[in-house]
Amino acid sequence: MEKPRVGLKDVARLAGVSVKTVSNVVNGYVHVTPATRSRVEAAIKELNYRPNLSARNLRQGRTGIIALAVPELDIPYFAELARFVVTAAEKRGLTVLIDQTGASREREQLVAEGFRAHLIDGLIFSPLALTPEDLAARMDDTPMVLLGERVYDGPADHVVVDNVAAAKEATLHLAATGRRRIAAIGAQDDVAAETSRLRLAGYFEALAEAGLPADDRLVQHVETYHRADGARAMARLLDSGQAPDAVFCFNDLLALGALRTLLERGHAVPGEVALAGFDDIEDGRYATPTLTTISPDKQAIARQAIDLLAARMTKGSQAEAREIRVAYQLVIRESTDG
Amino acid sequence: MEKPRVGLKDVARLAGVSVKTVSNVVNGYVHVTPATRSRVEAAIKELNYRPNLSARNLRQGRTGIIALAVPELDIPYFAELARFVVTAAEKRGLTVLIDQTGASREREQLVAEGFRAHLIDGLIFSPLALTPEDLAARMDDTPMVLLGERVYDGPADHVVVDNVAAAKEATLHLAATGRRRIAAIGAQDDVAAETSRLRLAGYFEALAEAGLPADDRLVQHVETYHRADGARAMARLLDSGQAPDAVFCFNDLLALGALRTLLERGHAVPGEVALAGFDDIEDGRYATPTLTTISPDKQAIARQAIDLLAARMTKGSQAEAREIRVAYQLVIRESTDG
DNA sequence: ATCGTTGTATTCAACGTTGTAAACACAATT
DNA sequence: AATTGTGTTTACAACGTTGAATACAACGAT
Repeated sequence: MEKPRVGLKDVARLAGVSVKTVSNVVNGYVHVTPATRSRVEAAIKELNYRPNLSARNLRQGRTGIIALAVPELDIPYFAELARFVVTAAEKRGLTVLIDQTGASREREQLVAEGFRAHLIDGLIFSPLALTPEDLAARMDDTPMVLLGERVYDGPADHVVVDNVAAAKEATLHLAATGRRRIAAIGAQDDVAAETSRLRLAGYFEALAEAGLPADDRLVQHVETYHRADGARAMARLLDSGQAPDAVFCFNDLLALGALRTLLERGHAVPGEVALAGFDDIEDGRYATPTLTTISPDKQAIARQAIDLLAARMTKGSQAEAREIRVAYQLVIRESTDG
Repeated sequence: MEKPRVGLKDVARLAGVSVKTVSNVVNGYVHVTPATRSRVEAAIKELNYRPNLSARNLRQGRTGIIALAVPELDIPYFAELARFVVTAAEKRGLTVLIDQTGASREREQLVAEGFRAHLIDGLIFSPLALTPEDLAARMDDTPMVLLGERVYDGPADHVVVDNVAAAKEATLHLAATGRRRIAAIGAQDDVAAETSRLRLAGYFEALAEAGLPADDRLVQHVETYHRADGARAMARLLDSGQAPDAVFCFNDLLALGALRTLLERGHAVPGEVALAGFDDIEDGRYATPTLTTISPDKQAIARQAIDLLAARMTKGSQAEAREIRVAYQLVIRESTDG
């Protein structure tokens, strides 16, 4: 069984017409006699012909594929987002190729640099470790939309949520429930960690506004944003002798990790310690207690990203870079309101 | 800013050599003078040349892209699996394009049918709703590897875990902790639901072996395998007046949903009801109580799938269809062993 | 009868790449 | 000096597709 590759040529021969006519039928060109059309269609069916996308793409200079570059697929937030992006892209006839950067700066540079150039028509990129300089150094001119943080003055379109305001709102909510020693889990040392920086800023703003003292010992740094990091950070807080009565975690995974540690050690949540997260992943809605969190409108993020990208793919790159702010919502659940 | 597409031609002109020589340099052909090589490399750099993959693919008849078709990306099991597949593929220089079928038979037929033909060199497919007949009717000859269940006598390679044995082991474990009324959540009516069928069979085998009566009222059917389905099914069990003292859920999401319902209603886990799942997703390791589960070796699944696929891509499709059985492990955690 | 006009089908070239085969330069051998 | 060999480079064709230009009918209007 070799590969008897079927091409327009073969269909044409069988149907007794020219290659171009077959091409016309395939592409739904109007001026084709019903008779010819059905003859061609029969031949297509008989040979089980499929257009060769590589050839078509080569000819047209477009592939119909866009890439979605995210840190990790098994971080639920990105998985959920990916789902929305794929769905939104589909509606525009675009196929999504997913790239995992593993949050490594190297891989992210590679992506920005356009190592998939010519394979993709556009890029939706959710960078974690990339610096504004990296981004500015970008040579490739594939249309790109950035998700997540606002990278200072970038030349690219952005879809963002107001991280500072959202983090502030979450922290203020904790304060409003009467908590006085509100910890934060999720600070990062890396200068490129915009997410962390912005949410930390919101946290401090909220403390100030609530008239609570900022205590550095209550701010826990983490390597990554996984459950394990949250669990360890919570353990450190409890062991420090400065146990907080509330914790704002910079994402839901950290919060779920922290929750595990708290329950494991017999601390009541929210009785003893209240807990808030960020992202509103499904896990948090089924944890016990259910998790109070900031819920960014993921579907809107995906749709806006695709819209921006589509616009840039057609209109070209001359247009001014746009920044679209997407709504979020504080969702109060049992972990702060038991 | 138009698109001054740079091709081998342009590089060649700048470097003062032929197109083929540039091609040779790009492809690391050995017989190129250091002098020529560096001249070409300089030109490549200056023009920021990137090979056009469409053209290369057209020429070579391969794209280097494989598709991974899964029901939903935001089901953690598939997200985790996808991650392993992407990683394994990368090691072979393959790019993974992820297709979401949404578990709809239509979409799955489309995938099997090869609607991405010519765009992908191979397909790793985790079907949920597809019937063996659908599969047998497949015309497309793109190499394919099936994940998950064993579809009877399929002509394609399979990577499977022994669902019956695993389900049996999990249920037996529940029985071994002294439980007498062991429920099952995850049965499905759909004939195409192989997973459900096999795990249910294992469940019944275990009951028989443990000398426990099979009680149909303890078997809960679900539409899908999400947390919400598990939560609802558990509620039905509790409301039935036939409350079980243990539940084997056909995946971890169902178990987490069930867990939520149990805790919400004040039932102790595992004190009052023990709980076991299937898949070993990360959520289960951080739930409280942590979740006893069947842990299939996902990394092995991914690696084997890629290996099988790669073999079929090179050796052609004449080879006999192979079925590879991957190891699993019963991981006992707090939800059955508090 | 001739001239557009309109609809249908064809020919040709090109997209950017690489395999094949052949050409070329130069050294070692006869 | 002619021959063989070895390494380096090139010309050409082809992969399958489609846009542009063109040919060919058939038709109604002059």
